[in-house]
Amino acid sequence: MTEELPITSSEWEVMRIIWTMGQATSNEVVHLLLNKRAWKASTVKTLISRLMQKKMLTAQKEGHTNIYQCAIPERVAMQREATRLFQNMCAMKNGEVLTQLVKDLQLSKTDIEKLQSVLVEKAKTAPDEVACNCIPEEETAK
Amino acid sequence: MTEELPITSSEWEVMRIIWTMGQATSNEVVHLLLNKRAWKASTVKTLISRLMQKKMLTAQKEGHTNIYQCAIPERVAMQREATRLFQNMCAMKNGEVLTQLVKDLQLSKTDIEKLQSVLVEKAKTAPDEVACNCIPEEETAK
DNA sequence: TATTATAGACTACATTTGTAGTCGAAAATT
DNA sequence: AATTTTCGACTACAAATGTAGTCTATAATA
Repeated sequence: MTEELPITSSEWEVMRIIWTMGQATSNEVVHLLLNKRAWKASTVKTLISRLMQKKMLTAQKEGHTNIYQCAIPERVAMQREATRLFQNMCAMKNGEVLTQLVKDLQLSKTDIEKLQSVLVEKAKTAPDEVACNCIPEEETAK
Repeated sequence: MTEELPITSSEWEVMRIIWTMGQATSNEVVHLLLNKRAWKASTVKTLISRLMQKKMLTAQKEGHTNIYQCAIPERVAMQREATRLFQNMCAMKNGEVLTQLVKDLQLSKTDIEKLQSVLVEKAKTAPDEVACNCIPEEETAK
């Protein structure tokens, strides 16, 4: 089923550069990743091709050079992968993990305010406990 | 480099069952996943073997049947994967993603209170903005 | 214009992942 | 004890991923 593959670690590196630059040539990406990951040029080019196949990048020819652009916004991709991960995990424990992330990650004052206001809203209807959803229901018992 | 492989989607399914049950036989896991994912018995067995190789599961023989147990706590694994994901992504935007997750995921009253108290602490030293870390430094300019 | 440097396309190959079949030994049944 | 069931181990195989080499047609330069 080739439908909505996750973004891999290596691919994030490439995407992040192009998201930040708005657009970039393979050469620019290659050079920027030289230091950080010591990848050979061909490695980066392969990653770019695969991202094209995955429809994460689009290209427009400028002479004989491609100018690459991201096909979806960074925030959307990030949200998609984060949601995917949390869906893999226990609903009951997600809150604790989230809390630890909030503790560990760098957050700006604005981020914190946003979080606080979301939490105030959320508190109004929050349940006492979130059920664990790790054991699938045995429907049609025997 | 066989060192700290991520847990895959399919593997989460197996692990979650065993974490929740404390221990389980392959047969139990097989049956529980029959409904949820319609996997063949051999598929589940393969997943279990791979998790053994990855040192995520340990087994003790009970007669000729294995009793599997998780080698690391669920919370640790969850935290590890969540941290891994956020490290792949833009530090500047992580806060927004986290905020959206807090909005979307089910959270208990306790989770929310914990989050709130973490945020109060965090607010004391929060920066106005978190720098984007997507473009690697070009050290040794030219 | 001849020469060289490039960029993109294509090929390569080991490992991981998704998904599953087979087989031999031990266990449960008859 | 003979037969059947059940496990775990091993094999299978396509797709995805990490990492990189080669070839060819332009583009830049001498």
